Amino acid sequence: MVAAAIETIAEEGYPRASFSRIARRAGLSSTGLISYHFAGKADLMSEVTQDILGRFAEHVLAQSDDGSPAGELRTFIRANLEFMSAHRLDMLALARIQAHQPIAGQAEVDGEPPVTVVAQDQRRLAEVLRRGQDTGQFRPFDPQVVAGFILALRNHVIEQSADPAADMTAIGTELESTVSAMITITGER
Amino acid sequence: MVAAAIETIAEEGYPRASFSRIARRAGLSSTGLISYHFAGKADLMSEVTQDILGRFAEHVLAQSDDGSPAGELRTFIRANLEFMSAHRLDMLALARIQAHQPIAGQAEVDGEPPVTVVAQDQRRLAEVLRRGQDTGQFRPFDPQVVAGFILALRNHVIEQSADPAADMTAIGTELESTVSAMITITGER
Amino acid sequence: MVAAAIETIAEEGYPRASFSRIARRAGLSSTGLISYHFAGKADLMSEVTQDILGRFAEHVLAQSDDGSPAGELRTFIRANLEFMSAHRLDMLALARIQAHQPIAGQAEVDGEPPVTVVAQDQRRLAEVLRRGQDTGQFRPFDPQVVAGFILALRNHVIEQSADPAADMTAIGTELESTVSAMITITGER
Amino acid sequence: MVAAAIETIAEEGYPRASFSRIARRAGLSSTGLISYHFAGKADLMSEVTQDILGRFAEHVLAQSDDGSPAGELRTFIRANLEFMSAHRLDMLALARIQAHQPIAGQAEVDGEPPVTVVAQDQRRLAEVLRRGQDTGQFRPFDPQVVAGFILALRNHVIEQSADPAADMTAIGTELESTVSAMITITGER
DNA sequence: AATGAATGAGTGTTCATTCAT
DNA sequence: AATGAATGAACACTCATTCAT
Repeated sequence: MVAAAIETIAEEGYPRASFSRIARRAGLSSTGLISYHFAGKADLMSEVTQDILGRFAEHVLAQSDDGSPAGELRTFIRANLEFMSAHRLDMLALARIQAHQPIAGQAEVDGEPPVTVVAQDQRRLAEVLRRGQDTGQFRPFDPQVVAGFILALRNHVIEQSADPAADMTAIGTELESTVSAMITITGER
Repeated sequence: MVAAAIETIAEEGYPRASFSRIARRAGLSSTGLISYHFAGKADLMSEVTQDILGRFAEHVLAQSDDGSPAGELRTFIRANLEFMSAHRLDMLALARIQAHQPIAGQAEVDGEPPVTVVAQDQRRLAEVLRRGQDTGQFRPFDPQVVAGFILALRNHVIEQSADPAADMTAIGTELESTVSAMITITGER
Repeated sequence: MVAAAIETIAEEGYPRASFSRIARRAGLSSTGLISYHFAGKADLMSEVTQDILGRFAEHVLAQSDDGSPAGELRTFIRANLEFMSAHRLDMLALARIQAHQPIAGQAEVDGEPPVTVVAQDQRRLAEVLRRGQDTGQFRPFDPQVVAGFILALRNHVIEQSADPAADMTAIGTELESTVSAMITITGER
Repeated sequence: MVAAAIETIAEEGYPRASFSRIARRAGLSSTGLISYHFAGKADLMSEVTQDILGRFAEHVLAQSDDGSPAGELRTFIRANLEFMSAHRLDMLALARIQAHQPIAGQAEVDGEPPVTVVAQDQRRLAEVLRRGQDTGQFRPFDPQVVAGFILALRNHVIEQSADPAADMTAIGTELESTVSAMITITGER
């Protein structure tokens, strides 16, 4: 059911991912079961997010890295790219769910805000960047802001992967070198 | 009416920008009038896009630039940032309309695809980048891909501007230096 | 304006003959004028009916006939067929308006019922048929009922004329001989 | 639901047979369920047509007929009349659906045209007529055209049955003798 | 676990009509 | 006479959700 939701979002787009379309793809003949298992659409999306994120975390944890900020960053990017190529639909669905999350603080009165993966990622990434600045490897910049930039680029690359014609290895390589150029100290400037 | 649409998209998000919500914001008592003036939702969005783009183009044309690729790029970024701070809602609406444009080749049977501003922007930007590489100012990279990256960053910054708490001048400054670092030749690496 | 209504009904069908479509065809840029000149849609249709009927009556009156019931009937059929071929759109529009008239006694509380041309025609035709029976030329039948039949056939022929591929002269000839066979005394039976 | 549609069409007319009115008559509180069960309005109408036609076919098959063209024709007319008196609303609805089917080639882009029962009926009837001519029982005429005439008369009779004041047995009898007179060889002329 | 009927709110769109200009 | 903005009701249709089975 979660899998069907992922497929639907990735292949038909978030706005078209209605319960009926998801049910049809899941081989169900009624949307009733989805409503029975999940508290609502937001809950289903949250579950989908958790599911993808869980598998993503596993993959990232399996990566070795030399512990240096530059290494960690490279590992992060590479893990993203690898997972992306292995689980294109998952990443695409994830990115789209995030992109369509209702604007913060709006229509959210009823309790906990939706899972914002980006915020977590961004905090962790910013921490790595800050360490890289402390060791003098990285040029001076606002770690929070640049972390946001890097994630924006990653999401852009994910979105590109929706187009089957896109040369993902080329784009991936470019992402690596671009991020590297973005943060390392340049000769001139 | 176009103005009401912009406000609605910027403040409530694209998916919530239904004709009824736009009509309410425009002081109309019925959605009928919107359908009367515009051929459909796509047409309204196209009109909104043209409206914002027209004013944006005016602003950009008023910018001076020294003709060098680096100068043109800086001008492009600055014009974006300036217009963004002066017309936050417009830029936000514009970015969201583009982001929610249906995926190419999907449900597009009816003929001409929707106005994709991004594609145009990207082509022009790529051209500037290529010229910068020819003159040896920019490091080697795929101009098309990196142009996409730069626009993704710009859109990310626009999206940030939806949050009233965001320090836009800081983010803007960071955008300029980051883009500069992304493309210029670095000493090491 | 009446002319535009006729064209619209004949070429696009009654259900599509909205004020806006009629206005467009009339070269008007607003439906307002139609509502200004006519008390409502029913009134416009009534006016259209009267217009066509007036011209139709003129044409029929110009026909000579020998005064015998059979002659009058033949004249009626011929006049219909001639007018039909000369004013295809008019006849088509007329038939369609009649066909789409709301069912008698329904939603008509507000006063006079719509002009039912058929009822008038039928009464006059029945009278001719009765006279033919009195003179022994026609076989015995219920004049009212058979008058209805003849008009139904005429309307069917009109409706056929909407199809440009239909061979109207053949159908017209067939109509004449069929009606003749319907009412005259047969040898056997 | 199909039954409610039939009632609505028969009692209020085709143009007034909107989903809401049908739903109201079916005891539903929303039109949603109709859209849930049928792919669209055309589908509902097609379903209604099939439903009535199925029951009609049953009735006709139960009729005995001597195999001669004249016998087949008489059987066809009688079966129509009988079924009509037993299922007045059904026949009325059926006739109206057919009458309001959009004109061929108009707004039909989407592929298969709507179920045109009339066309089938007409072809079968024309075949019977042609056989009658071959055996010398029927007078010479264009079978296709006259088949159209006979169906027009039948539909006219059906339409008459909408008026509760109409004397259907009288009209039915008249229909039989009229059709008989229409096609059989007359002494004079 | 799974179905399918049912609901009510909401979507964009069309329509006849009104009215100030 | 003619326009164009504005209205409110109606239209077919989609959606998430509920509920009895």
